[in-house]
This record gives sequence, C-alpha cells and structure tokens, in this order.
Amino acid sequence: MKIEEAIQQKQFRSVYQKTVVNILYTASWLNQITTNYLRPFGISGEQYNILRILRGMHPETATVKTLTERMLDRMSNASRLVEKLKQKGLVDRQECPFDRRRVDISITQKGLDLLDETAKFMDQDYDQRLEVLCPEEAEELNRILDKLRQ
Amino acid sequence: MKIEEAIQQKQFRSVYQKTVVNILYTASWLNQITTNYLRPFGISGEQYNILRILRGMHPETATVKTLTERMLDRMSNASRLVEKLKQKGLVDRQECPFDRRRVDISITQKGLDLLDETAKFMDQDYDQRLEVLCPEEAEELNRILDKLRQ
DNA sequence: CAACATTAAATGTATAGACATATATTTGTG
DNA sequence: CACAAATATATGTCTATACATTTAATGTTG
Repeated sequence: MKIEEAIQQKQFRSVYQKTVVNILYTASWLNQITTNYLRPFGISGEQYNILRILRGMHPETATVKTLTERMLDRMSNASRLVEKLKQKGLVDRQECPFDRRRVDISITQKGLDLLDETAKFMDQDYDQRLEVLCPEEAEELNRILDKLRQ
Repeated sequence: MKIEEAIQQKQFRSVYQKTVVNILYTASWLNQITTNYLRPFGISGEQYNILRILRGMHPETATVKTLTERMLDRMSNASRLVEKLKQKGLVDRQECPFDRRRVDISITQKGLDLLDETAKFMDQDYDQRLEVLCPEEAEELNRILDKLRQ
C-alpha cells in the first residue's frame, strides 16, 4: 500500500519528506509485527534484540556498553532491560574480574531456548513477508538506507 | 555508514533480515534527529506529527479517530497527546454538535506559528541531509517500502 | 421503542523511552 | 601517590507506548 493511502496524506512537501515518513511508518509496521510475535513469550522487542546480540557474541560476554552500542534504539536503557531479562532467567550478570565497574552479561540456556522457540514462527513468517521483494530490491533498499545515513 | 558497521553485526541470517534491521535502525536515527530539533519547542515527535496532521486538515477539524488513523505510530494514545497539546494552547477541542461521542480537534494559531518556527530550521536541514540521495533514489526507496508493506 | 451491539473517546496500569544525574571505579597527570 | 578526569553502570523522573477496560453516545434489530 502506498504511503499516501496508508496515512491518508495526499501530498508531501517533497519526495524527501515522503521518504522520511515512509521509513518511519514502515518501521512502526515492522515493530508491530515483531511485538505480536513476541507477546506469547513475554518479552519486548528491545529485550529480544538484546538476547539476539548476546547470542551473536556467545559464549563471549557483553557489557552494558557493548549492548548500548549495538542496539537499534540507542537511547534505550540497556541496564534496566538487562535487569528485566535477568529476572526472567534469560541472561546472567557477573562482575567483571579485572574492571569492577563493568558487568559481564551472557545469555543463559533458557535464553537460547527462547530464541529458538521464537524463530520457529517468526523467522519463517518474516522471510515469507519480505519475499514480496526480490533479493535485488532488498539489497537496493539496504544500499539507499545506508547512503541516506551517511 | 553500512548497517553492518553501524550496529557492529558482521552477518545476518538473510538479506531480508538485514533489511528489517536497516529500516528499524534508520527510523531510530531519523527519530533522533527530529527529537533534537523539537526539544527547544517542548513537544515530542508524535505531538509534532499530530500538529502537522491538523495543519493539513485546517480549517477542517479532526477527531481522535482520524488522528489515530493518520499517525505514524498507531498505537499511541492520540487522546492523551491531544490533551498535552491543549494544555500548551496548540490545539482546541470542541464537542461535536451532531455526535456527542466525538470531539472536534483543530490547530490554533499558536500551533500554526509553532510549526512555522520549527520549519525554519528543520525542513531545510532535513532536505539538505536527504539530498545525499538523488530524487530517483528517494522514489525508489518509497517504491520498495510501499511494496514491502503490501 | 427496548435491548443489545457498536462506536468514540478517555482512563488505568504496566512497561519502555529519553535524558539528566549519581555512584563507583579506573586512568592519567603533576 | 594525590587528585582530577574519564569511564561504566545504575537510578530518578517525566513522558510515551501498549493494551485492556470503562464510560457515554449512537446504531440496529426484533
């Protein structure tokens, strides 16, 4: 659906303005899909994101700083999100032995299992949805977005 | 900057997965720019968005429902955001004469002035930033995003 | 027109986000 | 080594978001 219809706005100040709106709207659309998938698992989108970052580094550990740098939404409070995940037993926190300011964070087996469970439904559905684009279009999208942020 | 560097993730499950991450990351990047511009004016991004929708309809009025439909982030609470804007004198609310469930919302002169003020800095800067893309690239981005959401 | 369903907006509540500030630790410098 | 600067994390506070529920008004149907 064209963005003009989606938000019922007939014209934009410029094609660039439309592009901004389109990116924001599409991101919100994607977030909603993710949120719906994660609801049964009791974690939020950014908590999920942190788990995936931790899995990517496993068995190495991350610090709060590392997580903040890699999160999609940098202004989120990684520290508090990690606390939430710990309460659910999905991550472990350990004082860093050589720098006591730091905290080493790692994903637990329970966290890894949860990611596997979510993937069963979500990855497949996401790929299916995104396959309305051919790989070349997806690459082109990536290229233009990367260029935009330069 | 390539998304791989931006979030320090070397590889993705698929090009589609990378595209999802790229859209979300870029949206967060854009939101941050907007937020920085709006801070001196004391309104949030979604409050700004509502003001622009109302300006687009002016002098016609909107209902809470209309706003919800046109907002970029549909799950926001338009009702409460309108209340915030009213407290700042940027919008007016009036009971709809022929359907007392509805509330007619309109932007005030103060609201219009605020939008003009923000535009002085923001529109120019946004266009400048986005002009790293040629109009064809912006159009292509819009086309692919629209297709993705189909 | 009574009863029930639907719609519009507001509100309750819990979580998350933005941003400043605080606390603890380590690093760097005279 | 003393002390200021820098770093890592946590916390305080206010706003926003997500979603369910409530309240009030309007529509619909027997």
